[in-house]
Amino acid sequence: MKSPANGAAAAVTNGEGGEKKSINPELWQACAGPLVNLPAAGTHVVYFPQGHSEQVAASLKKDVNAQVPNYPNLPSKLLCLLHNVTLHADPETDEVYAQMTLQPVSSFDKDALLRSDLALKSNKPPTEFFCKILTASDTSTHGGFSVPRRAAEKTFPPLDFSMQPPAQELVARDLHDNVWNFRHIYRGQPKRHLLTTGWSLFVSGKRLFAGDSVLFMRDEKQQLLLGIRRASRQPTNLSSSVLSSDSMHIGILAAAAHAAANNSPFTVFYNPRASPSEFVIPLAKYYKAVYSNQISLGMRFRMMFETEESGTRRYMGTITGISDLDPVRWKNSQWRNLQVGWDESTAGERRNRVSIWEIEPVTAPFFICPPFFRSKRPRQPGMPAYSRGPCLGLVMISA
Amino acid sequence: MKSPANGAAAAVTNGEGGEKKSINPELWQACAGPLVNLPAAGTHVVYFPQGHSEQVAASLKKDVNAQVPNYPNLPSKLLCLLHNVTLHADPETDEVYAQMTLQPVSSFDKDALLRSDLALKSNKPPTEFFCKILTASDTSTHGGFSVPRRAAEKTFPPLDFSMQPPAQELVARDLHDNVWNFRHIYRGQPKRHLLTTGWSLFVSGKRLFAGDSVLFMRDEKQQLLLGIRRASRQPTNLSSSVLSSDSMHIGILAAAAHAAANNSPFTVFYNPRASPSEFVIPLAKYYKAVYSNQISLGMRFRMMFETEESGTRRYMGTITGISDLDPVRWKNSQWRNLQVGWDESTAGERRNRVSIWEIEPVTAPFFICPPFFRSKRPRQPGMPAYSRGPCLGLVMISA
DNA sequence: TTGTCTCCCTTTGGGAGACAA
DNA sequence: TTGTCTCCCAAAGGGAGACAA
Repeated sequence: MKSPANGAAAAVTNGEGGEKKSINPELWQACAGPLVNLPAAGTHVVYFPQGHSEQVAASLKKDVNAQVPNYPNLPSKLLCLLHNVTLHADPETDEVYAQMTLQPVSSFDKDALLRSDLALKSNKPPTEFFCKILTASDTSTHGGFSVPRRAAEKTFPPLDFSMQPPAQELVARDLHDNVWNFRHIYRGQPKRHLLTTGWSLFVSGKRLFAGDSVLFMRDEKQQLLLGIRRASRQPTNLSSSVLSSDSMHIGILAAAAHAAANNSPFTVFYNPRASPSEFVIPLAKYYKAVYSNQISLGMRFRMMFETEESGTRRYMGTITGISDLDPVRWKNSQWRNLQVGWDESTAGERRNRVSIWEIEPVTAPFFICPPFFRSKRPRQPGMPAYSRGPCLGLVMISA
Repeated sequence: MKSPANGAAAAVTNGEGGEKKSINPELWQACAGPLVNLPAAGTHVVYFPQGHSEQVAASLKKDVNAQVPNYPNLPSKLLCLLHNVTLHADPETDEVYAQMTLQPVSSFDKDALLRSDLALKSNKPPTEFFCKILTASDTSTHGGFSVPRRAAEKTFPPLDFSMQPPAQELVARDLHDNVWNFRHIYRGQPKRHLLTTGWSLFVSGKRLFAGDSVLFMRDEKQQLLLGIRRASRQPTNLSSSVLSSDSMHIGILAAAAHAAANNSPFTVFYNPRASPSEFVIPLAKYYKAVYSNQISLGMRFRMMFETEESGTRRYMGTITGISDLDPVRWKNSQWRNLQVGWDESTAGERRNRVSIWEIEPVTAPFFICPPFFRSKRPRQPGMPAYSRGPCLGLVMISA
């Protein structure tokens, strides 16, 4: 679990929304979940239009139409310089997302790879927080929020237990810097921590239901922050009335193709909780995965998943096939080209296709300093930008 | 004021949203407003990507970025066959919109023009309805809705005045076919029509506020229908977290350009209450305007506007200039290329640019059967599709 | 004719401990 | 340790005529 604090140093939501307030990066990260790992501004990334398109399809609950044209000049991945990352939250739903400005570049050097690698390694440990899935009682109109004991003791300011009953007013800020006041009281038989006055306003204001999660943390000034995470709900059908989904998919491809043709910047939104996979990958992460991992059928691997209450755990799996996810549109793409099976058949909703940078092979444990930093392949003159290098599909030039 | 009943005969919302219910076309029209006039499916239209882009900009409250590339092969207007029109309403906000499937065609014949003209003339008179702007009392938590006397007598089933007080249960359906129940009672001193029980559920369910409008009508089976129209509210900032506005604008242009290049169908959404102007114009309306109206500086004209409470009135104006709205992107476009001044300076929020088909010149009153049906200009061989004809910019071939 | 106010009484729902999982 | 229930009482709000614009 990584903090975006360095990845999005200028984490101010002055993007399209024109918001004024800055988003707290630790709170954003906590809401986004432990698997989300934003690349750092100023580093190189690999952008997968196919994954981007997939996210939009997931957001709209609508598959890509066969009508959407191919962009034959748009490769399945673009090496880009990530100029800018800003953190946002939907003002209506509090859904977190990031806006990234990418500029296609035709090659990278050793220094770019080192910087990307350094950025990955220099991520701060995540800020501590507690996250509770709301119960029916928490969201009912009768009474407040039952605070897990350890959470209250760890995260809330200590109560004055000489009072009878011990109680205090809490002030917490959400992602939009809105202030929420709660009465925190320690009472009942047996004793427990509760949030009473102010809680129901919060629940109705955020339209929370049992199954959604609320999370509290303290920032460096010891101020309380709170965020929400909605239970992944059934087809909300976001079907936009602004643009047809075809036009959206065309827009993604055309914007990327235009940027690639002109080496001009373009903007994407990454929506961690809508999409099955990240589609903007730090260069070092991509490079290591492609270079280090000798993929073969039957290979065993581990992969991280998010648990309830914002934890992580690894599941074991086996590679059962290597093939194009979309052999028509995206031939020879590395986007989720590995077919996999999972050891535990429980909860069979794990994905049956993954990308190589998502997994940790268990057969190759000693790649602490893999040999890829020695690779110096000069850019071949006359080679068109984005043509595939022999192994990587990306052109590295010596510094 | 025209009804979309013939324009959208198959007015079923089975579009992207995947809704099942059919939208009542009369109710949709009443919600859309008296100026909205959908072209009929199966007829020819002129599509203006510039106007489409403008609507998206208005929806997003975001101007087109200079980064958006030009599509040099995309003309400022496309002659299209309108395959399909379906009516929709946003499930969250009840905002009405229409989905149209357009297919670029390279020319039209006399018959197409006649069919378009016939469809314009064969529109049914609009269904009667009443529309009231909600007062503070109507939307307060204390008490119900005060029904204007004439409206209640015209639209609601008659009360049994032998009851004391006279009262009945009303059942009304909204655009989504949801049922709303109201107690309709005639009481108070002096006597008046009121909706009591059920009203506040409707107000909170639709999130209505003073200034929004509610409208009631009866369908051909005498069933009550009700719709809403929201007051044009301040910057709602719909800034999507799915696609950057640049990508959206590129998507519009790329989709239209792709369709034009392949003569393949594409889909647009028309959002009558978001956009300042219609961007899909019935061929006959366009043709008549361009042929009949000799535009000159200083020319006087009238133009229809919508009043409060869903009426119409004409304002007089003068043409003060003829110039490109966007001389860089859309050179020689007819989209809002007329600069105008208005006789009444009151409420100066009238637009200072209009398109020729929006106005009625007052200097040429006798164009009942204009001479354009005699024009038979054979399509010139070797002329690329969409090239501008000498006068019209559209190629007509003899039947 | 109809918008707002105020009064009256029902309904809703915060806030407490009891109790059980 | 914490989720649900029920009880109690305060606050919210629907439904009526009064009154005035």
